[in-house]
Amino acid sequence: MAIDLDTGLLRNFLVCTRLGSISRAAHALGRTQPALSQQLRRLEDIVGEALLQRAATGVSLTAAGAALLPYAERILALSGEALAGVPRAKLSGRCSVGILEDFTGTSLPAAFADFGRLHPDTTLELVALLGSETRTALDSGRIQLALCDAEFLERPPRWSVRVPLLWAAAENFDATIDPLPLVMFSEPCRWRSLAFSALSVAGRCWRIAFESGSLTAIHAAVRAGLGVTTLLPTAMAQGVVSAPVSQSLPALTDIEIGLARRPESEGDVLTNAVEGMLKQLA
Amino acid sequence: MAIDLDTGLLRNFLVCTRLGSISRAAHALGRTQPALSQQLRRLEDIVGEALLQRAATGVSLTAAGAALLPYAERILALSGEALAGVPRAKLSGRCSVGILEDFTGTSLPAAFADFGRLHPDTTLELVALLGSETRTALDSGRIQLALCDAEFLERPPRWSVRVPLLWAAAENFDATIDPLPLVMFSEPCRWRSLAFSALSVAGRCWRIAFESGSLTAIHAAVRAGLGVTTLLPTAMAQGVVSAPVSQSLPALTDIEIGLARRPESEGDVLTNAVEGMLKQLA
DNA sequence: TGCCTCCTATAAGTTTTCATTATGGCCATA
DNA sequence: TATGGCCATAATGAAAACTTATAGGAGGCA
Repeated sequence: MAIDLDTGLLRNFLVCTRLGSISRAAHALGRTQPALSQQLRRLEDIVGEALLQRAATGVSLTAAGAALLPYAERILALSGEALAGVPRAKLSGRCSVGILEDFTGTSLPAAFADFGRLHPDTTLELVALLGSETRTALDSGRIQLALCDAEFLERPPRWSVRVPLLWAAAENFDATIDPLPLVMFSEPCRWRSLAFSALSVAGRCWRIAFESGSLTAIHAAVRAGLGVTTLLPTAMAQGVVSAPVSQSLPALTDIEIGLARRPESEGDVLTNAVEGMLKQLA
Repeated sequence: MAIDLDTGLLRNFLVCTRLGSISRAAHALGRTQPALSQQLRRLEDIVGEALLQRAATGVSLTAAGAALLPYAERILALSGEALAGVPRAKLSGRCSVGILEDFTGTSLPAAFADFGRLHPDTTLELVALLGSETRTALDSGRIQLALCDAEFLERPPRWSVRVPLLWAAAENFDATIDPLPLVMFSEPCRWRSLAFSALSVAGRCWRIAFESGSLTAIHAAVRAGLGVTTLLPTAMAQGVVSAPVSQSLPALTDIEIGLARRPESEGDVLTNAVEGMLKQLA
């Protein structure tokens, strides 16, 4: 028998009671409804009592659930306090990280700012690079860490995440136009060829409608309806939305985003901390 | 980033500090040392600080670890309180469970007694049965639940656990004797044939040295050195120990222990609760 | 110094767990 | 009755966690 109540399960339970519905809670937690339904049942199995009364209109607390709720809140609060209460080592020094422009629109810059506020003696630098520039920047010591397409790295990455490459277009863009107008990064861009070959395999014609080396320009061109492009999910923007795979837009392969580290920085405490932060964000 | 500290990880951390060694803690928790080593690192990744100072003599707390420790204790204590504090539904009625004699030596009878103490209005009955008797007992309503070899059940079990079938012998018993003397349950016992065929495949000769329908008698015969037998891990006893697989004792197949439930008891609250208890014990 | 033992970390492979898609049932509202 | 929202279950596939095997480092002792 499980001795301890899992905090993850308690968190789910809490959100379900707050929102009054498993479906809504699932959406809020970024899960599907069946997943949450199962987890909830797992918690009930551990406790040995039904915690939520299911109905067609949503869920409500049972007596056992009402009794558990304050414990859940207290445990989760303590967990948060614990994380905040642990003394952090004093960090100092300088660390530069190279990233793809695609990641500049994410929570990554904000996380870097938070880190800097927490450790005033450090200087963190975020450098937007092309994948092809990464190796040189690492070798020269310009950056200590790099997050980019694993294909561009010299050796296997220390760790990596798979990210889908998506078609992006303006809302209501008609992707059936033939030949398909493409908005693309200028060479060297590895993802260009991925798009081209996917289109070839699907027997689809295309033409380059616009080309630029800047993500902002790409965004603007797509937003203006000049054509479709391929982007990472993190690079979508206002007025530029992911277009579903269909007859006219073939599926694209996933991209492996890997982390590389300058060997000379091995053992550096600040670099360790920054790498840990990146891994948690990924 | 993980928002919550997992109670399982905190429990491991706590045990490591108490015992001063990852290896000892792993043994105490019924895990292997690498598993615990990894979990500990996972916790440190979440917290973002080293919690334990590793040394050749064991582990000791770092400053961050010392800060986290009281939180860990408090969270785990709250978790226990929560489980104890949830009001239990008043249960009443009668429930009989059929089990193999092999399980009478486990914590199962004690758990049944605890359950009865917690729910004074209930009558629980534990019936030791042969696998072959299970179906009749269920059909007649003699029992509502049964835990036995899945092969004996009419339909697929509601759930099951795989358990290894082991060779059992007296300590220092010489298993190289030829032909191998066997102590066996009388027919009908499905495991007899499993043992026989395993020996045949290994080209090993055997003879039946003792035969009985009672587990106690089997234990006594094995303890006296009359021969070896096959038992579930839960059926080992004083003076009867598991004999490792070797040249003279071939590997045996696993047994699938399944739970069957009388269809008429579907929806019965007490039977639900007892089934839940059995599942947690399994 | 050399050997032995006890400890921890890492790697590779396998099993288990978890989440997703797909589907069906139930209740309320129109 | 039809329709939409909500929950449960089943089956598949991906991810996580555990296990075995192995390597490396520090202390105890001849």
